Amino acid sequence: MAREPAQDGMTQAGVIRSMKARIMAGEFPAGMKLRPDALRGAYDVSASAMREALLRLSAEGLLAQEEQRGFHIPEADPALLQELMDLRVLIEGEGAALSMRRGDMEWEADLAAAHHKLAHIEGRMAEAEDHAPLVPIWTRVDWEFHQTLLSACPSGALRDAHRTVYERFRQQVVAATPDAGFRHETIQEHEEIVNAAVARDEAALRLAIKKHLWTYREDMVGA
Amino acid sequence: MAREPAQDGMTQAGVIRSMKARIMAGEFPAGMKLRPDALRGAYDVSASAMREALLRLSAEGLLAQEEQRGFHIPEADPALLQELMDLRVLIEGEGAALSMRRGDMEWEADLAAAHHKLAHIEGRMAEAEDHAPLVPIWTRVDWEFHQTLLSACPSGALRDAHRTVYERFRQQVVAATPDAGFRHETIQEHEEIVNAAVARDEAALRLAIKKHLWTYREDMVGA
DNA sequence: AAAGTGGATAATTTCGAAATTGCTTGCGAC
DNA sequence: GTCGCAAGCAATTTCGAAATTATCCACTTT
Repeated sequence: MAREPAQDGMTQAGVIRSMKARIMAGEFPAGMKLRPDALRGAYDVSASAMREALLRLSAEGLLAQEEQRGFHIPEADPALLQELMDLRVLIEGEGAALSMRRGDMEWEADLAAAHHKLAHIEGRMAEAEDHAPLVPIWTRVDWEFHQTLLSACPSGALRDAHRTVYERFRQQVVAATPDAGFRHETIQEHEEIVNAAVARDEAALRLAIKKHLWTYREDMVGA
Repeated sequence: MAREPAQDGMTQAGVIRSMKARIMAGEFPAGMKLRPDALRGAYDVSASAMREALLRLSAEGLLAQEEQRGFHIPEADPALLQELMDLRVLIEGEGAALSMRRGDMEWEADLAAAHHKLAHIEGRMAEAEDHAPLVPIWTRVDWEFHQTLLSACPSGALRDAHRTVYERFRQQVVAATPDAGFRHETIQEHEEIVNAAVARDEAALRLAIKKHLWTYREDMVGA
């Protein structure tokens, strides 16, 4: 007992999770340099441990690391956003289809529950004037919804790939748009995804996912 | 000039590349624990730098890291292999199709060149009694071929995802089978991929890729 | 005799500091 | 007045050691 585990008691995995959530919520502006020595105070860990956490985040593509130039929040890149969008359509469409085939009634119930939470938050956002305080919550709940959509997919590798792409996609959306990309149409799009899923209509499900994600096309990319 | 850069002159990225190649070539048996202190001698770097390299490799899925129990070569897992195979069919099929659409004559030439090298190595392997000494070379050339197949794909995100899946897939194949999964049928399968690509037949290309990768189905998975 | 416990050893992780590298500011030359 | 260069400074990376944790072996107990 020579060392107090600090009052917050954050483990290394906890630091990574927290940082990931903060990045995806858009707490740090695009291009900002993240110095381990400056952030170590927030979690009461050493600069080395903080560096290790940032290193793992950069390996997942959530941070950019330039040799001898530290870590940066990735800049908003419309071309990259569209690439991630297309990739997410490919992977999430396939994963959702596989999940729907294998999903039982409990999966439907989980999906309904996740959608209920999501619809609740989105309803509050639609009414609120300032979306900013709700963005971190919405970001997390939106992820939970899409994760639940693939939760019955038997391939863990596919779910991992989906998580990676989703996180990078979210970071890009947050960097490019205010309100983390929330739109009023989002509410109905999520509903269409749920409806197609419970109806066991694979074509409709893939189309609903495509429509949901493709909305970012007109908004960001001019060409 | 207070410090000699060591006779081998390995940078950190070089250490990662080298380790990646050694893992994918099957130099380390499955389940082997890789200790930074033991491997640091091969590259003349500190244990911390070696640990950082292993950390990045584990973030890509090429190594398994258990909390407080160090790094391990992932065990051969037939279910994981099949998952990675399906995922690779999905991503490589899409990437190759996109690459074929955008690919010009130079892309065809690059593909022909990569296939020429690959066919040469595979011809030598088909004749040789002991495949072991050729495995590291074949592993690299096979990667170059499949990378070239997607080289005209405009999406860097898709190419990155493909690289990640390919590397994990290769590691699993190497762990599960002797000769890193080389079979005599491989030669013809690679040829069919090239033929479909130069013929600009997208359906045939996707089918050829599927057939090429699905061969691992009967071999590894009994169920 | 077998199982559980205690201590000793080895290994992984974490820490603080040194060293290399990139950036900035001031000075000199054209 | 502007461009080029050099020195100082800040920041990132790397290093060796300390500390926490897991593993192994001997010993006691039932």
